[in-house]
Amino acid sequence: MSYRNAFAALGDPTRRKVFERLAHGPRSVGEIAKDFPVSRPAVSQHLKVLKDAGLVTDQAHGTRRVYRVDPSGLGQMRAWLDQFWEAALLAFQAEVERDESETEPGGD
Amino acid sequence: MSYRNAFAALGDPTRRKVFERLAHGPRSVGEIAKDFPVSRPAVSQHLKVLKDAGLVTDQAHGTRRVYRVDPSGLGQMRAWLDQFWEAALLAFQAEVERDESETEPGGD
DNA sequence: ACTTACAGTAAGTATTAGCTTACAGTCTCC
DNA sequence: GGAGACTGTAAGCTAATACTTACTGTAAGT
Repeated sequence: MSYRNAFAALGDPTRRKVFERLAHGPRSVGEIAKDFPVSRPAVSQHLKVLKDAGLVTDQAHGTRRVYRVDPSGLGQMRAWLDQFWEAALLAFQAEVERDESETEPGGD
Repeated sequence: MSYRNAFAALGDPTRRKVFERLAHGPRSVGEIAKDFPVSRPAVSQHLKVLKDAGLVTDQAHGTRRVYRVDPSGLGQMRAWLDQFWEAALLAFQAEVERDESETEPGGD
């Protein structure tokens, strides 16, 4: 639904690796499961979490279900990060300036 | 130690709010705890996780311990996101081109 | 030195979450 | 329409985790 679930979704190592695999191209559930040490249902559950977080989309091809990365989910995370990246830099800058005005009250 | 822990750290709602609060300026543990519905030790534990993830740093001022955002942690997350943002766009583009070559094999 | 304030740690608990196996459902091919 | 392939869901178990209270430790003020 938003970046909130996205962070939690990518917090799990296995789930993040599944996502990274999908970032290189769409794949079916079975194909992904073959490359991981967990069972196929586990992969299916991970994909559900990623889907709910807006990070992937699925499309049915016969009985196969192909998953691919949803760029919009990544975009929301980037927006959040940029927002607090700016805030952090501003806070850091303001802090430095405050320190300078304290150590050099009159400019010397 | 890297972006890996950072995603998990920001996955928890309370911990993410603590981080967001710090992004607006450095604060002590007690000051943060006053603004949250959880106990002070809980905030302290959250700050430890954020610190281990490289998202915040701490500095002692007397008995008070002031926490502030560590931009390098955010930077690593941004790098990871940008990397897979590019990969996702490339995969998406390659997919579109493949679709076009299938629907229009001879170029019309 | 004693008291007070501030913060980290330990121990314990309850909820969450990731994993498994078993089952149900859908599409294709014969 | 029956068999096989592919996937989602349910139920259950175990491990992780977020929270609490109690305590330990350190620095400042009197």
